[in-house]
Amino acid sequence: MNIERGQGGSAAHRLGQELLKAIIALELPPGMRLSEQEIAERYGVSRQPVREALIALSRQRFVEVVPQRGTIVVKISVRELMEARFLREAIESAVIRRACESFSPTSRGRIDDSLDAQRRAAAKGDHSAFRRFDELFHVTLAEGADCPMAWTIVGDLKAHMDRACQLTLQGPSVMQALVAQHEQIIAAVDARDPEAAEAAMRNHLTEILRALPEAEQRHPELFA
Amino acid sequence: MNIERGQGGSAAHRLGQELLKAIIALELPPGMRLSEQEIAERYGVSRQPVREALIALSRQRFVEVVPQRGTIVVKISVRELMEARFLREAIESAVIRRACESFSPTSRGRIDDSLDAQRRAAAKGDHSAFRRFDELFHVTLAEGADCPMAWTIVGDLKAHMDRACQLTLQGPSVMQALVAQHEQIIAAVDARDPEAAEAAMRNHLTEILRALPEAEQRHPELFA
DNA sequence: GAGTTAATACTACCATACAACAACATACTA
DNA sequence: TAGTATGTTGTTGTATGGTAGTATTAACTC
Repeated sequence: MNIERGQGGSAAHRLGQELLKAIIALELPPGMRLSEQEIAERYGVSRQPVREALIALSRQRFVEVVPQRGTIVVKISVRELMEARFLREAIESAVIRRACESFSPTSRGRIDDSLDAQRRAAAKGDHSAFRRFDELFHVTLAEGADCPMAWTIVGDLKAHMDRACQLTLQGPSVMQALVAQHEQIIAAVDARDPEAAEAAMRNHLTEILRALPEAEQRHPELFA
Repeated sequence: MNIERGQGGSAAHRLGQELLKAIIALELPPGMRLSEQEIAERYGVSRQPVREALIALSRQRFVEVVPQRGTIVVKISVRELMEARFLREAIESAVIRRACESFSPTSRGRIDDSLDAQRRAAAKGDHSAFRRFDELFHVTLAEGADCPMAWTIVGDLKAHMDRACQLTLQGPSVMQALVAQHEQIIAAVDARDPEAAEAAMRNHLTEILRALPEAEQRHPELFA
């Protein structure tokens, strides 16, 4: 399976995206041992771009490189996920308050687009698409609040949370509930009500990991 | 100037630390054009570890690597620094509130140690040492509040702010003022007063960049 | 002389080869 | 048999050569 050449940046970058997607989708399960050589052959490139992609992933704490030993996909840690939620709450609640003060009109339009797309994905039960438009919602919030850098941080935290959420097999009903929470958040922004907006955001982020302890009991081998 | 071999991890990692230090100290000024080849010769290693170090630095947005063109030290952006301050405020104010609920006793001891060291560095006017112990103060706060991940984020943001602060030539009096702010923060934590602690933290972070506009006027070529 | 084109020099990027090191299996010894 | 020494294998880390692409510069045309 050769990776496409001549599009979307360097091979190392594309490979990093591919691996990240696979890790979040749990196709590369937590604890799995990776080998630069093996990945290189699998994707039809040399070891060097693989190595660079793994370095980037290790900075995001999705893999751990042990010198002269090997590279493994990091296991899911409830402890770290709770901390990630805490930090997301701190950042995104601040961002949403800022959004209540001023929000870019063009971003506001994109929010509606993403909500529509979320509803369609939820109805179809398409997890991959839902995740994509969920991400679009949060990144657009950050941009509209004139805080694009927030997404560079929240994106990483969200990716870890999304990976864990893959274990909870969320059906359409759960996804529709998430969309409703998104609607609640943006409604509070429209009403310029920072208290309500922050409360809605904190509630949203709290709900997401609610099913995590159950998932840990079902798949203990994937947790640290 | 060969880089030391056989200590502190891989050559790429050590080189990354060296380059980061040089960038923050403005020895590699914003806008400077870097070359893998040149750095490799300068530090007596091959181009590969240099490349890997630059990739890590580009993820921290300290350098920007333009494909097939070159690599440059990113210029200072007031816009981004203000955003970094906003995000640090969001994170560290949440952390300090958490610290008021529970704080590790052993971390509390290390806080005092770092404060002592800060006072000594401030008295001597040693910027490099002060920065090191200032960093120790904030990382210990995060650890003590059971939020070590917060530092992995705040550390990056702080590094950017520290680079800009190199332009403001802070004398001993400024450093002593910063120490006083630190003391105020930890005093509020000791008193278990989250409101006061958050207020002290926000004040601290606001003060840091106060002299930035003046610095921009003095060194416009270093800014984006 | 202004604009255009070709040659040149530089860059990051990728592939390959080699070195350093750790873990494991195996043979050997007391 | 228990313990030790040693060779083998597999891993990441480093060095080097070659490629594709871009900017610059020089030569050339009008």
